[in-house]
Amino acid sequence: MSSSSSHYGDIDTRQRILAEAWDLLEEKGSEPTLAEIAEKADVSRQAIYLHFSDRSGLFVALVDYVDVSLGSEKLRSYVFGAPTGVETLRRWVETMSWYTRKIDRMTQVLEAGQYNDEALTAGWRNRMNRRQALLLGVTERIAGEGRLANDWTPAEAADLVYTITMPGPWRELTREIGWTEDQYKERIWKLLELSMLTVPLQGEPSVEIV
Amino acid sequence: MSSSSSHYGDIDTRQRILAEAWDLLEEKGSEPTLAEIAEKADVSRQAIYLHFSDRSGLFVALVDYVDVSLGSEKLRSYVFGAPTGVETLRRWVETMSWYTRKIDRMTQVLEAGQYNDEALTAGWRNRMNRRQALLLGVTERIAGEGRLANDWTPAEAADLVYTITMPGPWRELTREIGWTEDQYKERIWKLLELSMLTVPLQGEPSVEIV
DNA sequence: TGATAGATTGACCCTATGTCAAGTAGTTCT
DNA sequence: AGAACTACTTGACATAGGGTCAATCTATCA
Repeated sequence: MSSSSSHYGDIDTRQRILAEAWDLLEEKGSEPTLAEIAEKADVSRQAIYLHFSDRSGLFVALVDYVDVSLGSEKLRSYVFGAPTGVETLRRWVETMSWYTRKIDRMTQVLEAGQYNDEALTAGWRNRMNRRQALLLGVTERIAGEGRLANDWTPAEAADLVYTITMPGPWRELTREIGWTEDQYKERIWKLLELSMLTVPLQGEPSVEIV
Repeated sequence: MSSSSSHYGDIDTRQRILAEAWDLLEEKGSEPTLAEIAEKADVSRQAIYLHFSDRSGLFVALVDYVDVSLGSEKLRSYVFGAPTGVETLRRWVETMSWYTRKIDRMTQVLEAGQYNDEALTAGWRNRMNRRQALLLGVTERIAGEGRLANDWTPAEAADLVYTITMPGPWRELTREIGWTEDQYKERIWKLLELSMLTVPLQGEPSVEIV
């Protein structure tokens, strides 16, 4: 071990722990232990407790870290910068497909931990609630454009879109059943289109892939 | 229980362990330990190992136990005894809604454990694969009746129905978002109907969805 | 020079799973 | 009756991992 021949002042230890934790999570088949994370981040196990309250705290922090790392802000502006509500929805499905893959393993840990861990549950739910709120905005916009099938209220539609595009279904369809990412995007979009959207009014061109 | 309060010869210990394990799982907020299960079943902790290979083995066995307890055989014949494929699908949604609630907590444990436990994964996947196969039969039947929208192959439709009616989405919609069980049934059915089924030939002229 | 913040080291406790060996109590076989 | 067998108990032990504590080290800053 280098045993701190040079110090790590330039890279914040906390960040390094998070980075390596994520790395381990993505590469390993199972949940990494604190000892493993510490070793990979080249710190002592105890150092983790200097930066996070406990194991859950680390994983909760990981959620935000990953969001930033993956540039979720940019993704968000791509999705919500769409010219129409319908196109926003399409981009949502498209983007979720990619994003969910990137964070799949982390997601599994958080979902699994939910059962016995309050802090983890809170962190996860917080994230998901934001997502849900965003989607309500989308379906309301679609409704405003007169494109929401009148079988649904915006809230109902948002709930369904939210649920269907969650990590669970994504994992099932792609990882277990074997759909490709493209198939996932196409078919989920088709499902939503057929069930929730009306045919555009005359003059308005149908939404085509840009 | 027929008499004999002295010893437990009449009730199979294995069954009792499973019964109490399920009971604990449903009533407790968190995953019960082996010690808790043993105590509630009135056996020593070690006795569990006489009946199950290990912790995972117990939970895998629990899946079958619960199926039998809930009369899943009867449910199955209700669902698949439907006169048409479309009605089979409707009954599927209806039944899953009820059944999933009954086994919700157990499901959570199995899903959570999947991440680090092979045996648990195998047990769960085995169960889910059977479900998937059943659904393929249903969508094929629907296709045979000419009621499957030609946007979908029976396999694609089955995959989607399977995924949407899995425990994850059910839990999200009812437990977290707050849909009632009836709302769940209605709306999921509506979603599937609008996206996958054609209007029956006999009677009204079909409204083409372009 | 000394104070301080960030880490380290190593010992320790706790919980829970899993394993082992020896013992006990009913049942059945002969 | 006695032997053998089955099901279970008791208690000890090993191991893993999370979480805590106290003492120490070291770079940097004033």
